[in-house]
Amino acid sequence: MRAVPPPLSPGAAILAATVARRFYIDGSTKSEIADGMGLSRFKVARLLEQSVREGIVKFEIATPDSFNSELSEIVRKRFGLRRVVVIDVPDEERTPAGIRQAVGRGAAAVLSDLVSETDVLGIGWGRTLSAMSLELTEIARCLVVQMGGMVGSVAENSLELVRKISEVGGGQAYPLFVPLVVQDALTARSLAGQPGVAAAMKLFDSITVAAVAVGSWDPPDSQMMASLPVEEREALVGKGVAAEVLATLIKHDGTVLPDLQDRAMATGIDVLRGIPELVLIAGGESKAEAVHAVINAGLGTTLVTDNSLAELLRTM
Amino acid sequence: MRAVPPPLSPGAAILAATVARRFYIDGSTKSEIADGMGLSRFKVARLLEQSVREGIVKFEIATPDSFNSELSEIVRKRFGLRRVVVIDVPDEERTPAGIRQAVGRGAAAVLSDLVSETDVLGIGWGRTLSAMSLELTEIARCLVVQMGGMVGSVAENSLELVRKISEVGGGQAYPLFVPLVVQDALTARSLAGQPGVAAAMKLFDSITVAAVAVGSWDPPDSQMMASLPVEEREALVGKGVAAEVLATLIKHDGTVLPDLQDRAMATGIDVLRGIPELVLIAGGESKAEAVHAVINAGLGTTLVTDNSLAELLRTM
DNA sequence: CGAGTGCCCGCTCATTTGAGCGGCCTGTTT
DNA sequence: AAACAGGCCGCTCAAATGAGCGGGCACTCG
Repeated sequence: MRAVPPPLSPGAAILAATVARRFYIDGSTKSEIADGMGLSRFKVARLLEQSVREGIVKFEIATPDSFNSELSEIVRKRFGLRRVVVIDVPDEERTPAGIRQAVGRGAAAVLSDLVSETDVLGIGWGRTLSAMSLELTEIARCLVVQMGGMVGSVAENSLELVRKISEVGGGQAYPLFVPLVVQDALTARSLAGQPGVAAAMKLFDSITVAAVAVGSWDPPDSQMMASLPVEEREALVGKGVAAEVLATLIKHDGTVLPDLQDRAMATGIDVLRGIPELVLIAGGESKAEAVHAVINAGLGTTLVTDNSLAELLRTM
Repeated sequence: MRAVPPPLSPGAAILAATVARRFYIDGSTKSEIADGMGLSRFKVARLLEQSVREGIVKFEIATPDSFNSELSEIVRKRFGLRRVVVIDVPDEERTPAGIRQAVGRGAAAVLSDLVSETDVLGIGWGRTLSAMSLELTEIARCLVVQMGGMVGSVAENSLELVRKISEVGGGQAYPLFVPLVVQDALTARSLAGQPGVAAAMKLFDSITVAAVAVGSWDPPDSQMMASLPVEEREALVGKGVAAEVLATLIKHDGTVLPDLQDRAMATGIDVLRGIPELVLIAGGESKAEAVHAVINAGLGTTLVTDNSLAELLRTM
């Protein structure tokens, strides 16, 4: 990729520039240009190809805010996702909280124009999602369903999140007043039978758009992991857990660990896989491995992240 | 035309930027993008239109040297010409000689890639054409025909021009060893019968590409005008002559004055009109009126000029 | 509440464009 | 001089695209 490939004769360059201007700036069709200039339309097409190739025309995409469209597209292609939004976080803001805020803002933007009134919006939990909810200023008046029980601090758990988001849009909220992980399968089934809980869980299969965070187990960067009993946590780490999405645990190679499944009050792997638009939200280098694992598990149609994570991901 | 039209929602802007990147930079088709992103191809098309309209994508045409593609296109459209090449001349070079050199270089570039071996190249005369011949480094090996007899200084008359140009390309030259304007029609006819002269003039109808300068009579900027007897010159000026192309005189309104026709050893108006590619070459503010008149007369398919003349012309 | 209005969407159909092919011309090698 | 390679051109045919249309939907005003 040289900066100035072949010099190109001055006359040819003038011709190419003229054609390029007429096509890209004036919006004439190639046939029009061809007729007007006494060339064949094939010649015009070849001149345009050449202009692009030789850098006579340059396309400049004014990326709003800190959206990094180039890196986004690289990562998108690399993993075949439907959409990737990489937010550039300047070095001076590169703290865990700063990253969460930036990614949260990006996620809010994506979500607010992804969701329409007929959607059923599923919401996970996590600090980045909390940041998102603070940045969310508008969202369609749709059903908002909590996809997993409570974990983490009071201000940041799913319940609060669902409340905030449904408040912004004015749609109905379906909260889950239960813990994310309970003691045993029996308790789980029993809780699932409760009226309010059942109402939310019945909607799981109808979720059309979901926003979930990705938690990392290795390196540890997950509130859910931190809330499990030490011995259980260690046992799971021993099995090679890399990431979590809601209560679904995923190993480095992308396989799903069934361990918590029966005891989790959350959308399981099958439900997640069936969601038409699953937005993964995670930023920071520490979560790169986790995101990689989740994508390898075939989860996620859209990824919202920051440039540090994206840079790691692109080469994975 | 505001710089930043409507703010556009952040999510929509991200979407638009993503689509624009994929289309313009990656070269995907709209259908591919639509499929990949779960949109209709119409939606993608509208996003792209919007991106262009709102300035999310910008096209930058790297115009070689001092070619002003924007002004060129404006003038081209204004007069419906096939091609216009405006050369930007920086203020510090804006002397008559500086303009001639710049325009000459532009004309050389245009000509050398306009002309192919099968063409018959007609050459007028004038100081700008002389400048062109000095800048000409390559041209197809084609027949080079002198379109008008001699006038002006020895170094700059048609004869010398034709010699130089045919020398560069190696094609055969058809010079005209006669004055441009003779005393009377009888002399003209007699000269036209001479072997060498007849050979060149027989080719007039075969000329496929011609490069001619435009001379101005009002204000006076023409070597041919200067070479006529004072009383004749004044009589013609009195008739409203504005411009000359070879020995064809044209009034401000674009009508052709037949006065010199019978006595001129040069391509007449009918021949000029029949030339498939007639390149008009002229620079400098003083020639703006003249060029305007010539174009109004329906002469010229291509114009090579400088920015000062073009700026005047665009509003005429 | 209902008609009117503006907007967004995706359809159809005609036009524009791209991919690939073979012909022709040029310059070079045998 | 013949044969060949490479490059450029414009063709055909299929795919991509644009123009314009009407349906549906939200919002507004009577």
